[in-house]
Amino acid sequence: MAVAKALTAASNGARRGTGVREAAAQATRKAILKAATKVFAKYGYDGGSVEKISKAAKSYDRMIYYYFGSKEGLFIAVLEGIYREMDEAESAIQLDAERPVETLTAVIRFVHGYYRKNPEFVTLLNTENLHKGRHIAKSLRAGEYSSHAIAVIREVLASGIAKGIFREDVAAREVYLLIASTGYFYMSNRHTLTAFLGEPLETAEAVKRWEDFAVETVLRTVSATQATPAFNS
Amino acid sequence: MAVAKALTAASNGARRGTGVREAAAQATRKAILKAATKVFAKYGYDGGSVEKISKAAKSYDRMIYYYFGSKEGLFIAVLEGIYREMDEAESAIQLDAERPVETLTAVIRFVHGYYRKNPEFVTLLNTENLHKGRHIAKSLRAGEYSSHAIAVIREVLASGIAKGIFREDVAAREVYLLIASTGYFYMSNRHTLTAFLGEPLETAEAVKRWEDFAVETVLRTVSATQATPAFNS
Amino acid sequence: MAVAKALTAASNGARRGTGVREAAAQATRKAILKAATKVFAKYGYDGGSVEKISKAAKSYDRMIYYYFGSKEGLFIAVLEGIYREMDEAESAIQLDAERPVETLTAVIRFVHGYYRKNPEFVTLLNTENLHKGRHIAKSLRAGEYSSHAIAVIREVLASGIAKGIFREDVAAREVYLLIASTGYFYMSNRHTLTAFLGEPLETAEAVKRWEDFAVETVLRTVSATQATPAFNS
Amino acid sequence: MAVAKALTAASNGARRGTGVREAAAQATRKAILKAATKVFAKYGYDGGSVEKISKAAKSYDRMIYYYFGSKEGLFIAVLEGIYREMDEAESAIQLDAERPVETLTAVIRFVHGYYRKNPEFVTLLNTENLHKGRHIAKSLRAGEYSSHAIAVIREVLASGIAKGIFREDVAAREVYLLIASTGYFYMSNRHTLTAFLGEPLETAEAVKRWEDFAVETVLRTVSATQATPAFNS
DNA sequence: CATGAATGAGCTTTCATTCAT
DNA sequence: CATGAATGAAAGCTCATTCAT
Repeated sequence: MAVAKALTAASNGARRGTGVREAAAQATRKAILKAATKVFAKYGYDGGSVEKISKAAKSYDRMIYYYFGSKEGLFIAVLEGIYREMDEAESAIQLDAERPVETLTAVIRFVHGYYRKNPEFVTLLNTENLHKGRHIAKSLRAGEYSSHAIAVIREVLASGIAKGIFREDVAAREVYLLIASTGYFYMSNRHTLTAFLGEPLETAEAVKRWEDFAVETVLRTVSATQATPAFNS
Repeated sequence: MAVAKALTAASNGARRGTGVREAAAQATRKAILKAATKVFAKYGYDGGSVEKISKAAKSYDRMIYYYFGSKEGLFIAVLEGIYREMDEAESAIQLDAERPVETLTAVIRFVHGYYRKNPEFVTLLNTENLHKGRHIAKSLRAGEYSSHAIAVIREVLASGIAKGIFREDVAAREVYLLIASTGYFYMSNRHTLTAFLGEPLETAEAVKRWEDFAVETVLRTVSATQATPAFNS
Repeated sequence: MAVAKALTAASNGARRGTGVREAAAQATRKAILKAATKVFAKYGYDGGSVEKISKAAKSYDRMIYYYFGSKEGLFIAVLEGIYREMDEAESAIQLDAERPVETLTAVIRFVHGYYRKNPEFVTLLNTENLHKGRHIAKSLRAGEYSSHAIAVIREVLASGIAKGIFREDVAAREVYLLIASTGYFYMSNRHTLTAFLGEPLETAEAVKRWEDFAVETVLRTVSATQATPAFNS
Repeated sequence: MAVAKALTAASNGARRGTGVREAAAQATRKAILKAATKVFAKYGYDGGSVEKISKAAKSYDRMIYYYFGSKEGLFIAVLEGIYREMDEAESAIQLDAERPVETLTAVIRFVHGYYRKNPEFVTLLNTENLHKGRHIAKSLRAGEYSSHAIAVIREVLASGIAKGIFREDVAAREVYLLIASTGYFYMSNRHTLTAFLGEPLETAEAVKRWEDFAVETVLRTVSATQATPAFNS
């Protein structure tokens, strides 16, 4: 209930928006959203208190309820925000069907780079998964996002198959998940991995080595020029 | 309840008096640790309240401080526990140097299976990473764990190279990370992925497809019989 | 700022709401401060619980943190309050340089009377000394208080010396400490002294006897007409 | 009830006392009493927790209840202990009736010195006065202590009067209180006084100046060779 | 629209004390 | 006698949320 109201209020605000007062109001809303993104990313949902957020936004607790209805509503708005931003960023990926290997490589590097440059995205998704995705399920906009990256992969695979350099029996979904896995896990788990492996993962060198390895892995997997060694299931 | 059970067990085995009390005490400690593992996995560190834990353990808040000093101390003990369990589980992996492909496949299936059967492990590591690994850094036992899996991979790679079926230029570390990435990410992010992809990931079929894909990917990556397609960095 | 707002509201005829709310807020703050003074004086710092205070103030625990940040902050505010009150009370002491004996006597009777009428002052200072003065050290206002009493003593001594009735070699600081000692100790330790001496100290007669003795002692000490008996150090 | 039991247990322990086990038990009791004296002096009654004491005594909470019945019983034992120690120390004061000035001076220096060397005594009495002397009132031994100092003062005054050097109209009780006031207050309130006066009280020089001033003051007050200046009550 | 006071439940932690061997 | 596990109340403090202008 509170969530629905908040969403309505938010979209109303976004639609009207011309007056000076309106602009100030939108600035407040944005400041809260930005602060909330940071705070939730740093402390998680439970650890990120309403007070921390309102203070970081240089606003007041009350404003969070005014604009987002509840803490939950604010968190949903944050999730929507990071998904929308990723969506926008992905739409910058250029598809060159004539050069499938290069384009696929570019997709891999983009995804890895995106996670690396947006650690908040990673942390927030982890937090949302801790809560079994129940916030994003409540979002009215959740369905709006369709990964541009998967679409590009699909086309690149088709193009590569047509050229005889890619296998026919690999789904874009699997390739996307492989790319996301390698990029996401490395970022998400870097702290425990550092402790566990006993060596740093965040040096420029280590990062490059891993990204190159991921590119290699994906390309080998989609390549047509080799049969997979037999294995028993 | 737990105490009564422990008492029964103790009087059946050892007859001495001290053993009984000791056993009861250990039972309490264990019950708290077990409850904490569940609660922290379900609600995260901040969301997992001391009261929830003590109630789940059918004990008292005070006992948590008696045995673990603080909430943080308890969380550290939980992390140590899940690491130790994984360590023990991994030591069951059988190495057959004569059949590197099969052994590597077994490792992949083991790791994927472990994450699948121990979702708490995944959630707890995510929680710890949210906190930048500061709890495991405080653990005195953190250094004790050495992945049996990595050791097996290292030997398998060497054996495969000797046989001429594996590449020489792949490190065990990278292969381990690739296996862990694919297994971990799929579990960790299943809720947001389900919402995002619009299709379930937890059906037996979907799980099998992904695991097979991971096996294929790893084997292709370490295989000697194919050159990686050229790519530009 | 708050004061200015309140004044504006008042001059507008107190019809508007802000002044009322502001006043109510100040009333809450004052009620807490007053209750805290009583409770801390009665139970000490550790014994004076936040709940006791908030209940006595007919407010809520939360409000203490809202207005004073912490229990310690509240205690500091209490100390500042009692010091300020003493400061104000002392400024009522009239200096008559022409009659140094009478003025000094008045100072002594004032100080003794102040301790007697404000047992909370005594208890709170004892509590603060138990904590090695670490709260008052944190106060930003601690330096603001300058004893009017010492200033009066200083002038009275000078005047008495000029008249040839007081000694030249006695410092105002020592005289002040002597006055404070006799007044403070009698109040502060009355309970253990009663048990120890086996006779009551709080009867009007006993109080008068002690105060007269103190006056006599101080006057004899500053008097010029007698040499101190020789003593060996 | 608990208090009475504890006292009984304690005196029983003290009476029997020969066996090895007995000696060990007495050592435990003493260690607890000593630790409690320190802890209560440092943190007050409420701030001094049973756990802090048992840890400082390298014993267990349970032992405190065994030997002293309750926290209150232990505090009473502590008070009895410091009174007894003071009693013992005072009995070392030598009375020389032939030299009343010197003896009185010695008493003053002793009392001031005792407070200075036993700050715990001062703090504990303050704590007990905060509680309105209700613990010492419960003590069965409270009546046993009779100040040797007052007795000495009484005799010294008589002797001085006989010699014509001391006034006839001064009671030993008042002189004792004057001595105690000056010594006690200076120690008890040194922390707030330091903050208030803006100068240190604990340097050797400051201490000596104050003690000399106290000696002078007492001697002038008891001296026969001067009439007190007239004052109005 | 913005502001800040108010509210009561809940948090982690510590308390004095007792039970059981 | 000593040990240490158990207990429940209460401590200081923070929480998300609402009220009142």
